[in-house]
Amino acid sequence: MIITDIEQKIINQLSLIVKNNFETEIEVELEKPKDIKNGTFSTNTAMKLTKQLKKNPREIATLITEQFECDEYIEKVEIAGPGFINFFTTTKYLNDIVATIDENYGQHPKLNNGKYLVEYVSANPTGDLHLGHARGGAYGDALIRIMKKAGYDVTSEYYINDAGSQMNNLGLSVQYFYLEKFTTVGEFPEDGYRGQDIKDIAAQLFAEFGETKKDEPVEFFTEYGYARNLAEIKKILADVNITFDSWFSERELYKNNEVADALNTLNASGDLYEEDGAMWLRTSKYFDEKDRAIQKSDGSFTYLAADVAYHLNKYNRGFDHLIDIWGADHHGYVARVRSSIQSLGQQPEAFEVPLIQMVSILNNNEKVKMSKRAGTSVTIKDLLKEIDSEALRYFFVMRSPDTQLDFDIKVASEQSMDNPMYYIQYANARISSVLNDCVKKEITPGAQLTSISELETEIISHLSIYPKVISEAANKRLPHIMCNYLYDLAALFHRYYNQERVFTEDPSVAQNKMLMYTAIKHVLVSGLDVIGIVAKDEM
RNA sequence: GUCCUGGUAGCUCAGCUGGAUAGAGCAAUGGCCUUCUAAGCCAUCGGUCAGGGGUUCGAAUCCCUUCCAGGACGCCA
Repeated sequence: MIITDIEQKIINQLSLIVKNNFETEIEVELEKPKDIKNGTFSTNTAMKLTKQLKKNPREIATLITEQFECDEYIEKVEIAGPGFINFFTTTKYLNDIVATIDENYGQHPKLNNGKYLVEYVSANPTGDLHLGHARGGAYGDALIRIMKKAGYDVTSEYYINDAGSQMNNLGLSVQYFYLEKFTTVGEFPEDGYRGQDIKDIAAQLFAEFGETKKDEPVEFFTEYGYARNLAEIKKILADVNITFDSWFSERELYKNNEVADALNTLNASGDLYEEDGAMWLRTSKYFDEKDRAIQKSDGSFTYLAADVAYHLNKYNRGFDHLIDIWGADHHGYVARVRSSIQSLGQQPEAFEVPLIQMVSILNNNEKVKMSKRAGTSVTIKDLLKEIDSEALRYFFVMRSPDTQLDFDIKVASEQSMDNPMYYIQYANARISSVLNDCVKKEITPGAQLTSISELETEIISHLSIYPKVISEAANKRLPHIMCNYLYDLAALFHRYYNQERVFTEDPSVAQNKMLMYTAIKHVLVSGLDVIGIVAKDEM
């Protein structure tokens, strides 16, 4: 029997009791108490009825419990505290859960709720990825994995902004540093990039071609820098185990005339108008505070125009739900894009934008100003010299995206061993070690648990909510919930490991423990995988 | 000025679609390795959940308000 069925059965029975006795219907909520002493399940139904019935909650609870019929899964029912009704489960229930857990445990069936496209990172190819991108990347990749586990149909995409004026600035910057190597150069370009990554490109160019490219137009340097940056971005993302199903180039939109087509679509909706020689989109009609320019008076398109075309392209590719993961500094942009989606005739609710709050960098307790132009950004590449990529990943996923967090490079590298990821990995390594010993000692797992301690009850109860945690993290778009869950599971295991030995004089103990350890391991491996981390059998 | 996100232990943060005694890590203190990995376990210390008001059986959680911090408000991308 599936866990949720058991819960549904309890809910149904309670609803019926309430209906029969009090001639009213309320939504019965069944939750898992924080403290296992309060049972496996608990309901606040009696308390919710107090006002309506004008009766003491414990009195109502008594009436309900008297009529509640236990079955093979529910052993006893108790009233506690202000009027909670607590349900205690049988050993059969616990055994059934353990038996359910295999390597596919937690994988939900297909939801059939449409196709999702998650777009994230999408950093301009004008330099290396920095710390902010690491957070967005870790969040996005974990979210996609969790959503897939929860049964969503998800595709990931990286949008390459390779068509705007920033590309020209990149070319000018590379050209400047290249020429600087062997000749005198004028002023540094106004909006140029001064980062080490750009200087490296120029150096590489010089090493490859010497002075022979000195008369090349800016475009040559733009393309050279673009190719190198994109390759570097892909490489760094691969280093932190982030891959994309597709890479979408902004240039393609222009090449295929999609920007002009998108404007026509907008025009058909009647939300476009001309003023001061420019073309405007009536975004204020929907979610925005004022209208936005979409085509400049010189005839060129604004960034919004390309973005409208891009989102229209996503819909045309058959995606029903668009999730754009942006940095919090782009929040002002959400309203206009959502408005444009409404103008395009799409559902604005199907456009979600999780905002990732900013990461401030501290070095030894001092704030470091990050600027891509000034070249003072902390790149992921730099960071990986100090911190293991999986620890870095975990560090970012474990925090709610709503928290603006401080990242102290010094503290992070000094204390990287304190990263909770190692704590979880360690639990898995201990399990692997014990299971190996079982094989060596030729112990085979029992058919079922012959005795169950209180701690084991608590662990099994925790294991039982894993599928729900997946759904919750996916539906709320909050992968850090999974980190908290795994940490708690690892903590339970470490306590268990210290408290109850596997190899004792009684061979049945090891047989029981093998069942428990295997079940815990399945969830640890699956849970780590879901946040993009490979579980290791040794540390 | 308008909008977004925060404010919980000395520090970094969970908990927030209202529930039982507000949790963890780090830091501090004291225990636990002749036996399955001490990257671990156990215990102690540490709180006006920013302030005030409201809603109700019940508020860290919801509403109003004040204060503090960060961010956004271009015919840039």
